[in-house]
Amino acid sequence: MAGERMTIGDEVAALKRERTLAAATELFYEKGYTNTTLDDVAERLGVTKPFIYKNFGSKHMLLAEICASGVQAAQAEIDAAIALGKGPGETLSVFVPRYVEAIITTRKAIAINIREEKNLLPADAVTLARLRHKFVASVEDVLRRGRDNGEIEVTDPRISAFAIVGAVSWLTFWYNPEGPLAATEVAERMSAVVLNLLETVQPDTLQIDA
Amino acid sequence: MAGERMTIGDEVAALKRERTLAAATELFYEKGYTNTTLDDVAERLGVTKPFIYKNFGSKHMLLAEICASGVQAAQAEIDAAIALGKGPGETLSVFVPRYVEAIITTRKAIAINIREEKNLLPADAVTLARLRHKFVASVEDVLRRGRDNGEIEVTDPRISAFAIVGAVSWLTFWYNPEGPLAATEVAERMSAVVLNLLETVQPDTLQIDA
DNA sequence: ATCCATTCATACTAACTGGTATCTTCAGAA
DNA sequence: TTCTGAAGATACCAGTTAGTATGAATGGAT
Repeated sequence: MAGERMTIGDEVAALKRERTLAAATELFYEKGYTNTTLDDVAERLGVTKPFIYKNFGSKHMLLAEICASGVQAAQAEIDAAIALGKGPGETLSVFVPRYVEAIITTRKAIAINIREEKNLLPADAVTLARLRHKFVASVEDVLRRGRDNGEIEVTDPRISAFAIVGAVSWLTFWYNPEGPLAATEVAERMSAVVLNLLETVQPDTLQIDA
Repeated sequence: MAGERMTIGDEVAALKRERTLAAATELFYEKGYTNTTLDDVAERLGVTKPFIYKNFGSKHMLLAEICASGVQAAQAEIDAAIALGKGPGETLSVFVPRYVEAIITTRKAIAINIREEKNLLPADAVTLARLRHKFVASVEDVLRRGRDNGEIEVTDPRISAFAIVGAVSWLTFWYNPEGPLAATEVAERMSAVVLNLLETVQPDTLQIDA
């Protein structure tokens, strides 16, 4: 299976799933999970309910997939920054701005992730908790290594990791793309604030990619 | 009406409301708003549904009251700190630790506040948005005054205000009173991190009350 | 002791919605 | 043109629950 060429049928199925996820993300974000009916999602897609059940087993699966996608985007950024193989200070300088931009991009999925946790099936809630834990642990680990080699001044790496994740995640509740600040500006300023929180020894290494 | 002595009847009514709110807060926090039935709340109180409807008009009113209480606790802390009449730097040094402790104390109401926003009636959602906006504006205002008189180094007071509120609010999702860190320890460390974020000119004025 | 009013339990309804059984339609093959 | 099979629309069901009408019971006042 893996590695085989994708057939047209597979591509069609993937497209349907993608569109369904996008519509559900919009609606769950706007109205909340329980206030959104599957008829609402179907209507926005211009189809009817059985269309959704063909591609997703249930409303719960839709939610689980959206919730997981939010954390995975953040995890991808910390993994990519670590994979550069630089020191902890530079790793963070690369990670934070990218993380902020990733949160802004996927803010609706992130908001759903935060808000709708209690509407997940128990098994999906466990999966999500593991993903979140892994992400925070990744950040904490970089902070700890930075403290140990003297690049970062931090008392409690875990507390600081939570502070960073909280400050950035909070963007999902106030950032408005229609507002006066463009995403890149917000990313730049928020990154400066967050990195400042860490008192990195080389504060001039802040990197913002345009 | 206002200022009159409270009758026994009033006190009884207040007690019933308080207990009902406490039970609802527990359940909404554990299971989520929509997954909690009023029969659940009544059962935990050892009564039945009509008891609740006597004191609260509806399930929505219960939610609205819980959501508002979370923000009001935080607003009370910034108001109290400002009322001391000290400079912005010291105001923040007083505010932040108290704010952290307030969030820990009222964390369940805060979590509900964040998660269940979309389940509020439109009018209640507007009220909540105003309360939130006022709170952030209060923090932002102190930061701006601190920047203007040179006590605080901050580029964008609004962004920094959101960063502070986000970092602290996030406690509601990870702080565990059964965990290794006592509330006062967490408050102390989180306060240090947050105040460090501001590069106050007098970083040695951090005040933690035991 | 009796009466009365308020409080709350019992029992019910009406509305909603996730999920599904059935039928229709349409694209492509022969 | 006809056949076939799958995708999706129609129509429906079953379970849930916010909210309420009615009646019982309790506790205070006289």
